[in-house]
Amino acid sequence: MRIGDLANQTRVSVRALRYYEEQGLLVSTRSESGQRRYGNAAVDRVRLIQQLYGAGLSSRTIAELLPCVDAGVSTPESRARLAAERDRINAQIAELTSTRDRLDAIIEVTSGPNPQCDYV
Amino acid sequence: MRIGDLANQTRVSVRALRYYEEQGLLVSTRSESGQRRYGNAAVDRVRLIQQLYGAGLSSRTIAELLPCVDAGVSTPESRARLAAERDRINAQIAELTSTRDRLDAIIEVTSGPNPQCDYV
DNA sequence: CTAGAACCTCACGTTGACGTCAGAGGCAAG
DNA sequence: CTTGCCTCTGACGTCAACGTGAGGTTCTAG
Repeated sequence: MRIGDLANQTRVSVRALRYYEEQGLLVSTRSESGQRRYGNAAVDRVRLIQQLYGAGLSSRTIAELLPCVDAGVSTPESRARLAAERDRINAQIAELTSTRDRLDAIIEVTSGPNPQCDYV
Repeated sequence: MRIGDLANQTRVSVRALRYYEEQGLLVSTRSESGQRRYGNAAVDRVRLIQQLYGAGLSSRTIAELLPCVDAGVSTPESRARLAAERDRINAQIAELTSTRDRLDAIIEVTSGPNPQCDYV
């Protein structure tokens, strides 16, 4: 598939896909004329990249961890790195949960108990 | 208290505190000579700001929501805004949980079952 | 064969939350 | 009074993950 097709299937911009390749996160074969070609696996790969970005990992960190996913093997170092990221994510979940509860409390408090006070 | 004291107590840089004020998130009284002075409540205020930043809210969004926290009152609009942010955070928590599980799976897979394969 | 969509490679622009530096004034201690 | 740290206001720098435009090639439908 061509880069536009991959972009459509993943809802990721063409520019972003080229950027991923530039960062070493995504590989492509090239056609005779130099156009990028991707296999079906690229769709899942892009989704994984997006998910890791969404969890706050930098492209550098992702670039360090993806080969280990590809190889199905991890060195002690990369395993520690993976565990560290997982712990960071767990901490982030706890923080977000706390924030959500706080927001809920704010909503509750500011919503009542005197609705007629909504003059602000 | 002066801005350096507030920075120490909150572990937030002096620059960031001035930035918060610039964005309308934090207020200060000024001394005769123009130096910022803060009450003890500022510590909690800064922590709230940090928490909201940490949850991915922009300074603009925070600026819109803080007055409603201060007043203890919310308009229907701000309530909708608060609820929207809470929902976004909930979605983010779900996403992060999924990512963490995926990371855990990767760790498990790449850690075994043949330790002697750690040649990468 | 040709128009137009899709692709290529530079390379500069954008945004948010600050970092950092310059130049100048303020304040408690000795 | 002066040494040294704190604070002030600009104002430019940074960094990541792209957006955007230029200028040119390639592919595909009719």
